[in-house]
Amino acid sequence: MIKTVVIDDDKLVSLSLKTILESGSEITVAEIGSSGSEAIALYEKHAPDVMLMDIRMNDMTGIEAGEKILSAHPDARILYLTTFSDDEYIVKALNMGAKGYILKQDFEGIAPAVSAVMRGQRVFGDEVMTRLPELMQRKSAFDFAAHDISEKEQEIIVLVARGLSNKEIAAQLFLSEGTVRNYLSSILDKLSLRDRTQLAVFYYTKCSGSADF
Amino acid sequence: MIKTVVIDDDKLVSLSLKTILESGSEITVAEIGSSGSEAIALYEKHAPDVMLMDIRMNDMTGIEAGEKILSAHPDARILYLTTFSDDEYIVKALNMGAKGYILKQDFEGIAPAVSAVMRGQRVFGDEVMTRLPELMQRKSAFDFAAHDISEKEQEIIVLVARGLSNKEIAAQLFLSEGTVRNYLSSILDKLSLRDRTQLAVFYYTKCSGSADF
DNA sequence: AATTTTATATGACAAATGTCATGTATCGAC
DNA sequence: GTCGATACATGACATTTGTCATATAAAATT
Repeated sequence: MIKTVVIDDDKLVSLSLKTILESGSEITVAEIGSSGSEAIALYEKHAPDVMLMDIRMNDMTGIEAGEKILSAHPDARILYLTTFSDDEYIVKALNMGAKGYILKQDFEGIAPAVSAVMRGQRVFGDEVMTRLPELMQRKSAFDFAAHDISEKEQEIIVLVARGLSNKEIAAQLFLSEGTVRNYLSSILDKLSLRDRTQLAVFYYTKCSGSADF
Repeated sequence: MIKTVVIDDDKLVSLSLKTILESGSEITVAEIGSSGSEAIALYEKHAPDVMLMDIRMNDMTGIEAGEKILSAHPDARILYLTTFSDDEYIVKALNMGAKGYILKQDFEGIAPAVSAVMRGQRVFGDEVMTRLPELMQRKSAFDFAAHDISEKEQEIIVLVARGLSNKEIAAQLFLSEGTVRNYLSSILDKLSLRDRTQLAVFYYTKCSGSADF
């Protein structure tokens, strides 16, 4: 028997979920809650095998609640439910160590998902998974401001990361080649890099995705 | 009732799988096969709801077989089994549209995985999923062979893409700096690039991921 | 054994790169 | 109006880079 706790803002949803989950003989819903803080409390109270939780709720996002639970119980199995792929959260949930992320519309799929999660698998809705590659790309945007990188410097970074030479960059931005060099020099200094190649590497590994390209 | 076909090189494995899957009352194994070509034939013959397939087999990789099946039946549900995370294949399988990728050691997890897949979810073993973020970065591997890029040249590409100077690369590979330059020169020529920075850009956008890093 | 390939190395050279000190014009603050 | 900041530019310099022609020894072919 798999013991679960269901958390959803909308009572109607959580009750339907309870019904669905308990319609088989494998799953029980120990209790249902409707907020992030309740999620934490109920996890402590029941120590469920699997916790099903809505991603977006009033007081706290499901992510935050999940983080708290996981920091106290690293082996907690949290399965997120979402109405319609809330893109932003998918990657976070994944990195956080959530065991799954599925659409709640998908009634039939939920019970099997719970039991797969119980057995150590991770489960993702088809649509969710499909978007994943693209979401994954977007790395954590690098905080240029924190490093005193000006607008113009950022433009230059982007062009360097496109493989342009100083001369080409100069032409593109209507600057003299010398000026471009000066900018570049200051960029390298600020980021503690040695040359344009390292800057390109930096761009593709640490930052990326903020602006164009 | 979920109809499945199981494909595994090792008869022992496929028979055990059959037993496990059929121990519940939800899944039947219509037939078992042991090669990529058989996979295709058996898919045609039974049109199973879910096909469980080993990743590495004699005649053909599970990936190839899967590709063929999916091109003929885009909605086929293929669930890959792997002995121990064969990293290289994970991303391919995912992009290809496989419904899951789980460890076969994980007996208990397999049946729930099959039923979750049947319901439209995608299922991944915990270990598999954990590696995913890092594997994802690595774009579709570039075909070095097609461009006459030698082993040594590839090593150099990787180091350039790490931001090392010629001198550093030379030290790393126990070559003279001049030799490194020569290699690099020939690489640039073969790939029609102009300088090391463009090579790094190339590495992060077009190829990447074949070797280390 | 003779020959070709392969892997490595050199040296010479031009171009690109990065650094630095300095110069000039504009613009806003005081 | 002066002062200081900002944005752009220069020139000089050392280094690094990329290209090319050539060399050598070992390994593979013949």
